[in-house]
Amino acid sequence: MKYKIKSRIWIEADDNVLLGEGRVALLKAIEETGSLSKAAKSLKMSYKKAWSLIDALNSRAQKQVVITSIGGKGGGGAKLTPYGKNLIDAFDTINQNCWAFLDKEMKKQLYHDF
Amino acid sequence: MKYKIKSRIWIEADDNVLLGEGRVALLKAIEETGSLSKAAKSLKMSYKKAWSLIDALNSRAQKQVVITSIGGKGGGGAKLTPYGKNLIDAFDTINQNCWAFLDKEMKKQLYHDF
DNA sequence: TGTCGCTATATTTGACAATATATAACGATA
DNA sequence: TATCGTTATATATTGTCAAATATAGCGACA
Repeated sequence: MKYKIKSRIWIEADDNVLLGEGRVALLKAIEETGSLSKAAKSLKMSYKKAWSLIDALNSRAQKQVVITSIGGKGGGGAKLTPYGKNLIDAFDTINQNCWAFLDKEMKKQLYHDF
Repeated sequence: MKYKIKSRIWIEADDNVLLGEGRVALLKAIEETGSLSKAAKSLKMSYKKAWSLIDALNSRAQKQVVITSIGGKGGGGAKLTPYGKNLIDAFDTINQNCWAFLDKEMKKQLYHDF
């Protein structure tokens, strides 16, 4: 029997979720596609949900994370601010450190308890 | 603006959840009340859900975690095995270490990114 | 052997979240 | 000014999961 430890981290601002794994994945997809609707499609997420997530993120973060534009050539688009890119990196770093930490913690306990 | 980092950890066996925060809370309540139905009530959880959680836990863990008895004086009851108590302690330890670790990680990033 | 409070299990009901659908607005470009 | 693909927003529908409800079974004990 193989036991695995898993985790999920997120960051809250005023008891509201600011950033979690789902939003980070969405931000990455926006970075790749340059569009909110394409990013949503690539994650098999409804456009509405993607829009809501980004809207909440933009309004709660201390700086704008995603810049959207309506109309014009190509109909519009969405792209990350430099601050947004930093957010992704910071989150990923913490998340990976956390995984590594938990694996170590698990090994400490493994032979006694699980 | 105050940012907080939160986390949730759980342990899987064969891609099924074995133990998470909810089940640990339930185990603690069973330890206190000596009864599955009372434990469920104290957590405002339906009996059915509590029973399902414990059933899954017992069948997937390598040793029995909760011992139930039907009928007899008082109608029956439920109590933890020593192994079950170890499980709670191990989980709590890892969980608290994880919180402390994440707080430290967050402080590392805080002034740059969040 | 009847009572009691609990475990064990199935079935129905209901709430809420996720999804789908529809439509308006937008601005560069031709 | 007509077209285009996108953002932005409201509404309707669907699906899923939790909760409520119902009922059977159990064993010590009086």
